[in-house]
Amino acid sequence: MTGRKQSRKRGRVTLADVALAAGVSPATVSNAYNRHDQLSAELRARILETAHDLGYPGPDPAARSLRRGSVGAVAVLYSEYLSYAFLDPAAGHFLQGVARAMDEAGLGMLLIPHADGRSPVVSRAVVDGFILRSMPEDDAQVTEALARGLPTVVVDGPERAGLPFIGIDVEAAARGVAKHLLDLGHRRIAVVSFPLTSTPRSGPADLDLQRGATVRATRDRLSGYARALEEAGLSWSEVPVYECAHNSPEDGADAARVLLGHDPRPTAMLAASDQLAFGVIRAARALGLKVPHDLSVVGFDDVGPSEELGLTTVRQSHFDKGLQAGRALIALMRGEEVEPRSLLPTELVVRGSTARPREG
Amino acid sequence: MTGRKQSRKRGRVTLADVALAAGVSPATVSNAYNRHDQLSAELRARILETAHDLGYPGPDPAARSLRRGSVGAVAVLYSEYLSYAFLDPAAGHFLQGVARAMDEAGLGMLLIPHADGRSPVVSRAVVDGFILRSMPEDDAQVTEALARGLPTVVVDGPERAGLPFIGIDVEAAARGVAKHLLDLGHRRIAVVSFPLTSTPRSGPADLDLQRGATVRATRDRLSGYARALEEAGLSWSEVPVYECAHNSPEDGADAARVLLGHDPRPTAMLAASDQLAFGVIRAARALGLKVPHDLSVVGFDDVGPSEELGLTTVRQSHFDKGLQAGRALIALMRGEEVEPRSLLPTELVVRGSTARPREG
DNA sequence: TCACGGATCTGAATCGTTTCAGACAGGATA
DNA sequence: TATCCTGTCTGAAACGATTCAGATCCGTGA
Repeated sequence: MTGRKQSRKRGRVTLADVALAAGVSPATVSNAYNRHDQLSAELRARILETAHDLGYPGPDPAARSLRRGSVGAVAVLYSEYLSYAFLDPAAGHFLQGVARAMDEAGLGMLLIPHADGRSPVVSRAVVDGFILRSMPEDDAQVTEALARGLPTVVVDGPERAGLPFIGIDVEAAARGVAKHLLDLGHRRIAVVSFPLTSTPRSGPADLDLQRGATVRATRDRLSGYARALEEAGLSWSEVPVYECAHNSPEDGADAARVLLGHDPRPTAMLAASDQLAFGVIRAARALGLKVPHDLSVVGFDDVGPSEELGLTTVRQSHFDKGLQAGRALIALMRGEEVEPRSLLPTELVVRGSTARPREG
Repeated sequence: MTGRKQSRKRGRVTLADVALAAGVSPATVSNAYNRHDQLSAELRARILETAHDLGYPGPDPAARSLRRGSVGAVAVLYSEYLSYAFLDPAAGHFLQGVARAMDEAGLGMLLIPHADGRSPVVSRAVVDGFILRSMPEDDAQVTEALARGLPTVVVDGPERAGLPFIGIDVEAAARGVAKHLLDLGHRRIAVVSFPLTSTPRSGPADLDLQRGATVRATRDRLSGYARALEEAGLSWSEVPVYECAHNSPEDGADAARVLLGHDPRPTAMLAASDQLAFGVIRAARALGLKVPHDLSVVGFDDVGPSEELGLTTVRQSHFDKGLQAGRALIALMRGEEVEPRSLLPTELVVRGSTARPREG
């Protein structure tokens, strides 16, 4: 193959050129590419050969999409500041799941990282549908995506009437893991939270800030924790909550250092994710504290090295979420019926990072 | 004028409908969206309002792309079987880098996982350019991508005349890390390798298999190791090389279990990636061996928990690779000059997972 | 007064496919 | 023989936008 690189933008070889050279109609060339049964095998072979000789790159995808009305790709909108994109194993599993679904259907996936404010990418994305994952409730990009009027599936929020929703019962799961600590006898508990707003910020978060949390999954974690603690007779307003700018072990460690400086020191820590929990454990150890002897730690997600590290956490399958979201979107695009709301199971996984408090 | 209009065929509101409703020409509506300076602010406001009232979702991206000749997105082709997609932190950092570059330019990125054989996704992807990352030398998808004749940048291979290449000097780096082990006095060294072909397979790999490695980066690692060992007077053909089906800690552990069963037992292990090295360490510990006392282990990449685990490895910045690749592609798409070949630095990072062999 | 230039807006030609309703043979069917 | 298929191939109309060369209007400077 003598594939000479031709950067002639204008002088592109089109389907019509191939038709002319092969002495057939454009319709036939199109059929040669798309509907093999519409012409004889010999003619098809001849056309394909002519096309190859001319250096025809095949039907132009944009023109094809315009005429057919479909593109063969879906967009995934994810909030960078929550998932810390590709570096968060939870996001990785999720995308892996979506990718599998797209693979099954021969579709591509366009990734669109969250940007604060409008972005030309969302309104100009050449796609057939959207998957929204853990986006803020009131977000310019979400609004733009919805304005496109394309089939859309929501994962973990924001829930919207008419859009299929896939997620877990975050509040119940959060309540469960908090209850686990309470049952062990912990009473001085601190919380390491996801970012609460779109503006990255680290620091203590009062009730107002907590209530203003823009991402659904974040709010529900906090309210689940709160419910468990209040049910145990504790006052949530006195529980220290620390907001992390990013969902990373580093930020979790920073939070832990601050929270462990409180007097009296917390005996247990609720981290909104395993990523944050890893940081908490790291910081605790650096301070000479034994986990779980001096400090119990729980996470959320059950991803990455949480098994190796013996982290007590809430298991959920991000892969399944992605897979189901992908399949639901594909069904939606095909005009099929889709379950309007499906909740995946979660499970409390008790490992070695939690124990009765020392004094208990 | 054409009084007969069946524009509701797909139930879609088009730019023409808005023009009609607003009493202006389609050209003006288009200008309202794209060239704000071509009409008065009042008219623009009125048009946008009309559009909103009609539920017009904005210019159709496919039509826009067709007419403009550009799309506003690039495709990233990555080999699933090498990077294990999103779960490999190296791939994550890389994509993060690409995403940053795309963000700078307001472009989207379409991810296309490697599939063996042709895939409709590559030839139908509505994009302006391609980034190829660590793809097999002779691959159907690569061929298809190149056939598109779009601006293309290659990362880590396959190198092709005319395509900008971004990578590292893999062979030199591999030789360096192997030499580190030799300098410490190791003579019984085993190798844990990436998959060698597109067909997932785990098991010992003889010289023929090694030479047939389809991915450039894999071949170069092996040849770098080989060169160092032979320079030290060892015979490469006697060095056990174990191929892993996937680049994961699990596979690395499997490989290590087999290799550690050899008699005499290797005193050091060269892993093609940190991911594999993590598995090696895990397996060694499970067998009651102390790292580095009983077994020295080195990795490649310096990602994930390699610092925590004290892994001696080769540092390279996957993020920078992605960023540079993204920027190079954007420059290419703009018709600017691009460095035809740029090698990023690597650095041997010596940590606690390597030491002199016991007997030494 | 008059040509001139700038600000606005429009008409009509594309962009490169796909699709649908035929057209045309030639063989099978009745 | 007349009719009906069936398999191949074609003509021409969309698909929904952008663009570019004008056309119009109007204030200005000479």
